[in-house]
Amino acid sequence: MNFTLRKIMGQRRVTIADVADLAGVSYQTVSRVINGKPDVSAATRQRVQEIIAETGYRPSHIARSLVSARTATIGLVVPDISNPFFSAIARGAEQVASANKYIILLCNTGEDASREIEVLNMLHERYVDGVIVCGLRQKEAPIQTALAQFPAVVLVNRRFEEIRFPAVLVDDLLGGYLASQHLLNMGHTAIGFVAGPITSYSGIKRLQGYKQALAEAGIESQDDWVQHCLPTVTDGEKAAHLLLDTHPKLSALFCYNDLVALGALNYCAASGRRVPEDIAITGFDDIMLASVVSPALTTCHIPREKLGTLAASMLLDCINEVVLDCGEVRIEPKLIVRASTVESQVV
Amino acid sequence: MNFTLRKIMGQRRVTIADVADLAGVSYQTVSRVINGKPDVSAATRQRVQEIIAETGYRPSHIARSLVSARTATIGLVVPDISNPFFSAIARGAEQVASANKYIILLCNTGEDASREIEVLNMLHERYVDGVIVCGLRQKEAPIQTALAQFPAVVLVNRRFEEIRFPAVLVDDLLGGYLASQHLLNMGHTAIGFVAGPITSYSGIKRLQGYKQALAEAGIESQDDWVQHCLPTVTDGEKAAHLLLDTHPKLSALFCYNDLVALGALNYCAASGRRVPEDIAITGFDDIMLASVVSPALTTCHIPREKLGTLAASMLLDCINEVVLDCGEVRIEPKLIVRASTVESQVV
DNA sequence: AATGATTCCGTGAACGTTCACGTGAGCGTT
DNA sequence: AACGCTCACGTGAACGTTCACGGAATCATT
Repeated sequence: MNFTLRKIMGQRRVTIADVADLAGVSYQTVSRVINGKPDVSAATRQRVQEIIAETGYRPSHIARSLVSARTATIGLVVPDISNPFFSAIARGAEQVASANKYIILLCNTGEDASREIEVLNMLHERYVDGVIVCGLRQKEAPIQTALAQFPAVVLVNRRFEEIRFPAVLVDDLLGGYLASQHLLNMGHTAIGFVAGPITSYSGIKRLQGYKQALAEAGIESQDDWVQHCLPTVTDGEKAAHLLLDTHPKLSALFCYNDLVALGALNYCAASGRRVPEDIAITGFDDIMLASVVSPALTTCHIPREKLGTLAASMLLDCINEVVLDCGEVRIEPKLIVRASTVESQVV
Repeated sequence: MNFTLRKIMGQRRVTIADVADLAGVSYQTVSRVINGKPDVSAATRQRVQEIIAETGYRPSHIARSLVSARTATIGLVVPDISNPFFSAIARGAEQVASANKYIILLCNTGEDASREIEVLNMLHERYVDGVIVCGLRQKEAPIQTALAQFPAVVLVNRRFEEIRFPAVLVDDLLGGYLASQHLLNMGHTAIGFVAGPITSYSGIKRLQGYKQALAEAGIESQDDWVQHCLPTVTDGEKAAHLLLDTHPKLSALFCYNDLVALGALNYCAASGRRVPEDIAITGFDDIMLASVVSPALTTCHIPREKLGTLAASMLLDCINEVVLDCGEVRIEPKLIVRASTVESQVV
């Protein structure tokens, strides 16, 4: 490492011009070497490569992005990355992304609808090539224009009636229907719904499925059998408390997701109710917790990681215009019956 | 929206020059408006702002980064984002980052040590202002130079003996000691250790704690009481199987983390062993699952989200040179005793 | 009336790349 | 000997910003 080299390093970052100077060639030649292009003699190529190795030079992705207008970056917007549902999606998406030399910008909205537009604007400023947006809470109008800015968009677990974005959807209506029907089959007639966030698209669809199942069984569903809450354990516990206090006759609870269901289980334990003898409980998503809690949760299985890989590969298809219209993929949830709804169920 | 405007939009992205043209000013004036700088008349300022609103113009973060040599981006490297331990860290880090107008690039190494250098180089090319690296698996030498490239680094759950990087550490030795001591106190003398990845720093430290506790109790620890595995449920199950098959006399298993412990529980259930009567089991981390599984897991509690917020704020301090040396923060794990080690324990 | 200060705005260069050219040396062909 | 071709390499411009200037008005001051 000669003096010139030492002088360059440690101060600023090594640039293509530094490498060019050290190698005694123009920056264009270095560029050709980096990108494996022709029109460089073997001797020069090798010398440049040596200098690159010596200096630890790495081309600036920033500068490249500026000229190519592509960042090889995709934005991932989730309500809560620590929720196992979304972290599994993130893992799936990351895997597909990195396999295609893309990288993921992670945005957590913290279940705060107003942050959604905020982070989308941030991502737009950063010229991401596309975004995967999970479980949007925000109402229609403003978010749509925010989404329309992007070269490519894939929604997960949300769709709009008017504008169709490519989306990976769970058939939540079916899921809600299956879960409710199962409770009805078990002989329950007064079934509460611990719904998730009131703005959750999934929640609305599951509510529809729930109502449909009840209607088919000739049961008039009551609006105050439905209690909204944040999709967390503690909030689920509170919601179950509220619901069972005001409606002691409820003999079953259909819960928005497994975390909420766990909250409900906790409240039942605390209030001396036996599950499933006194109260039957179902969840949604089938996160690992569901099979492990006692009693094990009846729930709807969702292939979470697959949602992520699907969303990412659809997004990449859109970005690279492999297909012009990615459309919507709908995934069927599968009811998993466990001990929380069936007495002496052998799992 | 006039013709010129319509012509500009829809083709390329709106740039500062477009706004300048439409407003009949120079790009510098627009720049002043964007950045809220003086030397712009009220009238001009307003007109520019109107054009910005009309066109939906957003400044290019790429171009800004190129001139400022700052990206307001930090890299987060984790072995597995779907592992609740790391997703909680991610949430904490994201929260601090976004509160400071930083954004996170997520990299999942999939427990693959060779990918660590790869993703670090990617992050370096992208000029991140700093990196948070969790649970490094790679051995010393090559990774250190990869890390040294960055303006700022914070390690989580790993440290090097020779080069000191700022780090957020769990006192794993203490944790391993506490867990093992607890098992000894319960009367166990033959205690296996279902260790995590052989290259895990945490695993090595917990092993030391385990050995120390055994030594103090006058028990000679045997190397083949230790079985390495990936930190997943399925691998934990396999490891427990192997360990209990070859050493039937083991009456307790100290597990690398709660996921592995769950695997061990599963194997015990499958092989007809009662927990804790036949085998006592402890985990590590205290993820939600631990308190919920049956029997509930004795484990070491780690404030996971706090690890993330701590790491991120340390990193930002380094980046902004608030402090010159962030040093190391060591967090004490807390033993949580539950039913998996104590008969008829009331939780 | 000339000077200075202030207000407002524009120009040139730079950040680190890539792309589209241009050019000189060497060689073979007629 | 003049021509064209290939090879190897360099130059200028562009990407979209910000920074450091410079300069033309306007107004008050001496």
